[in-house]
Parts: sequence; C-alpha cells; structure tokens
Amino acid sequence: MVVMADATLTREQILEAAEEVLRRFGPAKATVVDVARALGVSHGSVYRHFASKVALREAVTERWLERAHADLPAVIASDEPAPQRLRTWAHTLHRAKRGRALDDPELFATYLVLVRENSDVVRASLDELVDQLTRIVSAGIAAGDFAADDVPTTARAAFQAMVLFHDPAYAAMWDDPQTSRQLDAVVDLILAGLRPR
Amino acid sequence: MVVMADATLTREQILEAAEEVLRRFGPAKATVVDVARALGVSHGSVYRHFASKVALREAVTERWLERAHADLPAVIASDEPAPQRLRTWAHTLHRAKRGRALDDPELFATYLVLVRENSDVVRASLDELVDQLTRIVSAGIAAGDFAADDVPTTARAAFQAMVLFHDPAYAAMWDDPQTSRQLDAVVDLILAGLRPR
DNA sequence: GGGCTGACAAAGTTTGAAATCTGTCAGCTG
DNA sequence: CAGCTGACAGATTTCAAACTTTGTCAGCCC
Repeated sequence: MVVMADATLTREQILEAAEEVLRRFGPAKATVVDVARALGVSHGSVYRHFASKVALREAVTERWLERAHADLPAVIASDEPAPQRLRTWAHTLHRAKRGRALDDPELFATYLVLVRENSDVVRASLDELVDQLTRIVSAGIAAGDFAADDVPTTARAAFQAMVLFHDPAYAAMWDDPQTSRQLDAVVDLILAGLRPR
Repeated sequence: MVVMADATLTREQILEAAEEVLRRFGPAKATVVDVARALGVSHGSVYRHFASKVALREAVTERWLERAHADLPAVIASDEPAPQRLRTWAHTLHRAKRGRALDDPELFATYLVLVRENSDVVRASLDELVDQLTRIVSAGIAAGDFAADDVPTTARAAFQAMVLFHDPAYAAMWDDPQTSRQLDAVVDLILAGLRPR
C-alpha cells in the first residue's frame, strides 16, 4: 500500500487501505492509526473522511457485500424462465459466499466479524436481495410459471427459506459436498410451492 | 441449592446444581468448583460422575434441548391431518424457543453459548428433529396429502427452510411481532411444495 | 481556506504477576 | 471397598498499571 502519489486523500483510497489493514491484522487489531500509516498520512486525516472507526468499518462492510453480490443483477436480467432463474440466482448467491469462505477462510472470518457488528448495513443488503427475488417471482407470475397470493410476503418467505445457504454464520457447513444438493432440495420445494395449481 | 440430605451424589443432582450455577454466574464464570460448592462436596466428587468440565456442560446442554423440545412428540402423535400437523409442529418448536428467549434473555444467552460450544450435542438434536419431520411427511404421503420423490431429502429441506425460526442464533429477530406470520408464510410455501399435483 | 498535522483527554487494550481453576490421585472414611 | 477428600501440577483467568487507540481541535501549509 504506502503513500499514493495523489495530491489529496480520497474516500476510496482509505477504504482500499482499510481492507488491506483488516486483511493483514484481522478485525481485532486493525486500527485507524494503522490505516493512516498504510496511506502515509496522520490518523486525523482519516477522520476528515469518516466520522468514526465504526463508520469506516461500516463502509468496508458495505463494499464487501456489494462485491459479493455483484453477479446477481445479471441473473435477474437474464432471459431464462423464472423457475430456472430463481434456481440460478440461489446458486449464484451461494457460490459467491461459499467461494469466499473456502478460498480465504481467514479473510472470510474477518468479514464475518464485520458483518456481525454492522447489522444495519446487512439489513439494507438483505432488503435488496429480497427485492431481487420479488422481481423474479413477479416475472414468473406474469409468465404464468408461478402463482402467489401476496408476492412480497412469498418472496421474503422464499428468501428466508434459503438463509442457511447464504448467511455466513453457516459457512462451517458449506464444505460438506452435499450442500449444493441440499440447496437444490430447498429450491425444489420452493419452486413446487410457487407452481400454479 | 446447598447440600442434599441424600447419602450419595447422583448425576442428576450435579446437573441440577450445574444449571443453577450457570444461571447465577453465566457461562464464562461458572466453574466446577462452584458446582461442587453448591452441592457441599469437593470438586473431585464431580469428576467421579463427569469426565471433564466439557462433558458436564454437554450434559447440561443436552438436558436443556430435551426440555425445549418436550412438546413435540405429542404433536407427532396427534391425529390432525399431516399438513396441519406440520404447521403445528413448526409453531410449537418456534414458540418453545421464542418463549425461552423472551422470558429470560440472560439465561437464554447462557444456553446460546452452551449450544455453540457443543456442536455434537446439537447435531444429534437436529437429527432427531429432522426425523420427526420425516415421520410427518411419510404420514402425509400415506394419507394422500403430500407427494415427494425422496422423503428424507425433502424432510431435511423443509427443516432447513425453517432454520430462521428455531436456530437460537436468530433469536434477536423473534421479538418482531411479524415473526409468526413469516413462519406461516414459509410453512405455506413448504405445504404448497408438498401437495400432490 | 480546504485539507493536513500532531498534541491531547478519555476510553480501551495489553501485559505479566498473582490468584484461581481443571483434572489427577494417594489416602481417608463410613 | 465405593465413594469422597484435599493437596498438587499445569493451564487458565484476573487485576492493576503501563501503554495504545479513538476522536477532537488549534494551528500550520500549499
């Protein structure tokens, strides 16, 4: 990392450095002074861009969640039939989380801590995901593939039913090779439940 | 608590005292010496009945889970139609957990710690719950109320879909009054998914 | 003058020595 | 003689003092 050639410090540079510091030192030992040192500035400068350490860590968490969910909009926009789209969406979300958990468990543990301490950021992120599912369900109803009395409630129920496969708290069970089959079984149940009679 | 009039120390007495000590001092400060003191014996005596502190805490956890799930066998044995039985089972389980979480949050937090440190005990308990659900699903199929290709897989999927409503890790969201409705929405989806076509 | 520095108070964390706890076992006791 | 006690070694936890971090702000500098 170390000093950027730029004239003025940006929010983005600070977030980048904060991620690097979190990766290196872990959530317990990463300090604002470390972040400032990584950037070659005094820690007072960091406080010009973020109101507090908490606000900085919230912003890092938000960025991470955004990146973890980056592949989903393409699934929503795809032209697959709604049932297949729902299945693809569920697996894409699961794969994104699982991949991060398995290929860098230490960093994932760091983000798990961040996620636990920033429940407001997480809540907003979950609302966005439920919203995406709502769009798939609505599209499915319009196409005659799905039926549901109350779309937002049904979409939320479907999302909640898949919690085990995207909540990082369950990451420990994701290295069981059966996990993907189990997600399919849950998706099967949801799709059967959404089918018009 | 304090000394029992009985001649010899029993496993049950120790478990009773251990619960009392955990309730009073919390999971971090409860010691084997405290348990022995509560019983008026030396801590060496406790080790005559339990191989280690870990084994003692596992046994306490097991007892607590057994009590928390005590109402379920009656639901399994009831003569309601399978779909209603599945719904009643889900709400009974949720109500048992929710009740404990809301009416003594400190004690519930203690058990949450125990549950987290005794994953083997929890695994066995979850297997038993999946087994109960399997019996409801099988009965439903026999009565023509349900259809499923693979009963154990489907029962496990249905159980996993309800994880949010019985895993104590989610207890923080159970004081939202909408929770029971949300469980109903998930159960609706599962029941619709199980209906024969 | 917008942005950075660095000294500062208050809050929180580390550290290591003292105290307590876990698990064992030889011997006592009813 | 089955079951309990209490002394013990090693592991873990506590506690208070020293140190570090957070967040602020007056003043510097480009």
